[in-house]
Amino acid sequence: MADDEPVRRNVSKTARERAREEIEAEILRVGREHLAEVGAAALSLRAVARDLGMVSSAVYRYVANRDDLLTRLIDDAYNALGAAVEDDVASTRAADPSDRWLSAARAVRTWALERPHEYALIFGSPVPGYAAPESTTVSGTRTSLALISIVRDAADDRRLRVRRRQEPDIDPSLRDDLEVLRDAIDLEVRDDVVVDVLIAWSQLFGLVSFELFGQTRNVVTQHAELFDACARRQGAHIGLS
Amino acid sequence: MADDEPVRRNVSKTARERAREEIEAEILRVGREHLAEVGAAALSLRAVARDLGMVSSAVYRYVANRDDLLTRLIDDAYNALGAAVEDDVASTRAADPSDRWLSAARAVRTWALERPHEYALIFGSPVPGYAAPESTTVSGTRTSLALISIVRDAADDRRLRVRRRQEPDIDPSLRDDLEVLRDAIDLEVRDDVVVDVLIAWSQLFGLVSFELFGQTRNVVTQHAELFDACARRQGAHIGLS
DNA sequence: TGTACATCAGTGAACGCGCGTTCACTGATGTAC
DNA sequence: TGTACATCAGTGAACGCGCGTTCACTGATGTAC
Repeated sequence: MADDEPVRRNVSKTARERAREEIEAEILRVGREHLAEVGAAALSLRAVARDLGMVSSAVYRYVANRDDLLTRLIDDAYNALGAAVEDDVASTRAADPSDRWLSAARAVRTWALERPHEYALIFGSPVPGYAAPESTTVSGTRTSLALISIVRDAADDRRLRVRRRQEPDIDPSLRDDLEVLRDAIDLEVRDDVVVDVLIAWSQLFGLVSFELFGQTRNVVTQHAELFDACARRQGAHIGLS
Repeated sequence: MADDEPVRRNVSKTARERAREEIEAEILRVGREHLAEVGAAALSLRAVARDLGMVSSAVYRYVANRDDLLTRLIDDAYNALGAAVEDDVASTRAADPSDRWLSAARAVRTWALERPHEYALIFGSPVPGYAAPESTTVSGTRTSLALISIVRDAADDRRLRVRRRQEPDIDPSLRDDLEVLRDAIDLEVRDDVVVDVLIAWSQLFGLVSFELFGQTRNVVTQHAELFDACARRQGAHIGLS
């Protein structure tokens, strides 16, 4: 097959290819905008086309169908959040583990506050009638892996405090899950530390979701400060020093 | 006005009134079913009417409009979850505080697993174009108050362990929030305990949301066991013994 | 108990709307000789 | 460099669909005398 063509074309793209890439990006951009205004369930190809000054059928040259557009937006959102957290984690390599965790947690929250509908798209209730394809699983794990790398770095640097005694409340049937998880994330620590990381992870996103979805409305006004306090405790519970 | 009439009618209702109540309940029941199938955004009055064998305009005798139906379903969901947790909390009055917390947490999870779409309706991403009216705030707090009552009971029974030293990481600007919160829930404990309760609360729902919305897919298989382990730690972190 | 009027549940047609998707087409861009 | 053909972006009309909501109506139920 003509497998060598793309290589040449990356160097000197034709006008058509350039136009295509630009319009594809435009479609995603407007898709994101609409997402922010009407939500995922009401996202409409026709409306996106209208905003771009195209006729509705024209977007089908770029996007297979509505679900395809949703999938790309989801993938984009996962990647954007993942990149933001990865950047933050990389930028704090020299800092104390507990400060790194706080900083990364803040990066998650900041990103979510800036792009609430994209956050809702990936962490909110599933879009009815839409099944996320497998393709999103890779981009979906970037954020988690970045957070975990803080713990791994801390362990490597011997800055991970471990409680004296193994706590007895971990169900034996969980050990398999934890084993798989430990392998997947390449984190050689005791079971209860893995549980603590899982706890911190779910609490981090639980808190962001509460704030974003209005569950703490009428309860909390200083969200940033509460978030920081919680994030610090998460780090402490994991054992980061 | 004829303000005394309802009293008499509660004793002997007319056939019309009975029919009205039944059909109103039917509409809510079918509304819940549809919610479970298509989600809140796609909930349709016409579809509900169809399922009931009514003509679409007839449901307007019972429901002002689509948003009104959504509001009632939301209120129902909050109340159902609140009642489930209240019942659980009442039934464990004699048990150890830490066991009570675990039991109540399980009640939340069980309810959510049984009625995932109702859970999504109240704890998922907001329904686009729908603004929850103030009326739902009362029903929305029942669950939280029930959980908090466990902590209050523990405090009353002197079974709330308090860490020796006040942790220094609570931002002063948070104290106002915590003060208001403490008054609202009538829980006389130190600031850091209130923060711990907030943490446990958000983590509890964060974990349930993760499980329900598929965030832990491919990561966790033994959800019940992980949940229990997390809930136990929540109780421990609050200081319940 | 019987009649006259008022209330109200349910009907069916209609309004205007926006949606996803298909299809035959025109005209511009790219490629091979 | 110039021409002939192939590719592909965008057009515009059309399909069938379901939605929320209104409205004038019929007929059953309830109420006052």
